[in-house]
Amino acid sequence: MPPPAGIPRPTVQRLSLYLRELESAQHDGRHTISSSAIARAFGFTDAQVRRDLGCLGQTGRPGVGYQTAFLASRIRGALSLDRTWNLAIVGTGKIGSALMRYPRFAGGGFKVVAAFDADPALCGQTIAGVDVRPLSQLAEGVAEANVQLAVLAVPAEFAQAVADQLVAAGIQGILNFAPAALRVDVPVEPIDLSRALEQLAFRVSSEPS
Amino acid sequence: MPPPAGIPRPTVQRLSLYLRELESAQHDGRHTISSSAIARAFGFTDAQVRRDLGCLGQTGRPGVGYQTAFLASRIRGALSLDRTWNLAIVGTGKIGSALMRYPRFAGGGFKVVAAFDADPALCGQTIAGVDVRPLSQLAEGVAEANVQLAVLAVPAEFAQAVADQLVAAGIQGILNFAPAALRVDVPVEPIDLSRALEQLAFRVSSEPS
DNA sequence: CGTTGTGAATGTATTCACAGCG
DNA sequence: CGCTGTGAATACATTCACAACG
Repeated sequence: MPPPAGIPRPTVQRLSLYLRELESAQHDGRHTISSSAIARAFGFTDAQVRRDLGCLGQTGRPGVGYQTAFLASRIRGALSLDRTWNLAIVGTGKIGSALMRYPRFAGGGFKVVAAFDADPALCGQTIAGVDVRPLSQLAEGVAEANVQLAVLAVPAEFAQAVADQLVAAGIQGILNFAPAALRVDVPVEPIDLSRALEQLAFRVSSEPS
Repeated sequence: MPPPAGIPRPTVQRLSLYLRELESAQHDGRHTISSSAIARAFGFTDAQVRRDLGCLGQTGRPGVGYQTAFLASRIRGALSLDRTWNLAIVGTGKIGSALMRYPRFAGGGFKVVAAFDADPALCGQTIAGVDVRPLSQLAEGVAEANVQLAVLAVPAEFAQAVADQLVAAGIQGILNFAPAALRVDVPVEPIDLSRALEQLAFRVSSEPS
């Protein structure tokens, strides 16, 4: 079931957060939650939360709130998290290998099933139960393990070339840790540490406090 | 000189990117660059770039473009990157220690000057030339090393408590790797891997291709 | 009551389109 | 000419405010 594509970007980002809060609420045994309770957890307004949840269709009950379990599964459906996504880590240097051990990847519907590196010295080892293979075996490895998403953690100067190989190998989306803009025709989600630090520096300098 | 606070958020984010492109252009010996050249590098429109740069005041010359060196220094000024920011890494597990070795932090105006961890087993070691100290010494360490920004890389359940300690110790901003919403009264910039992956999954499932 | 869902109003960001400059 | 800077137009996102509902 393809999710309704009409959900605006900012809303999708917040739905991720709501889902986390819902799982926490569910874990605490709360069977129901109101838009204002969700909003309070993140500093949003209740109207914002309701507008966002409105994208999923009728899900709440006036006077009561939202069923935590039902709403969570509704969000998972909309975000396509009601399935397993196979990941490949490409570049197993400091950041790549740290990510392979990141528990949250194992926990949810995201599973690291393959890893590659161009450096022969790093290949052959096993990190978190996954063998690191040479980059030259990318295409076969991706096909064998049925990889859908790649986490790209290589130096910026190689990022575009490796990204091209990934797309050629049939990867459907890239989580890009390299500080470089990729030109490919699959979705790319950047994680840009320098940019985040710079944004922080700006806000610290300009915000009143 | 406090930077003009009237710059919209999305623009600040893009200014970081433009700066990177300008440095690359400067490195290639290009003394001048046009809005459309910058735009092309990231898939933006030229009008967008000009509008963004307009926030910095008159900086370009019609018929010619922008002086790379001058514009770069103008952006650095606006983003408060024309100074050094001292960082503390808090939580030196897999991600924290990988960040300490991340070259880009050393390169620019961001300098890791202190590191802390709650786990005694991790304390005492030296990573990338910085001693890891126990969390109990946070306040002294922050004061001694004149730390302004903290990189928070501790498990989600401890994030809020440690963030409170950081603010009490005089930290001015937090780069938060923990998947938790912090309630503090300094700027917080989140880096949320799960959220980015979820966003990617959504886009892969919903975007036409 | 308390809480949802949503039109209408407001606010913010992007794009268009072009006058004006080198 | 090519390119900037910017008002005007458009698109998008958030907030307001309230009728409808259990």
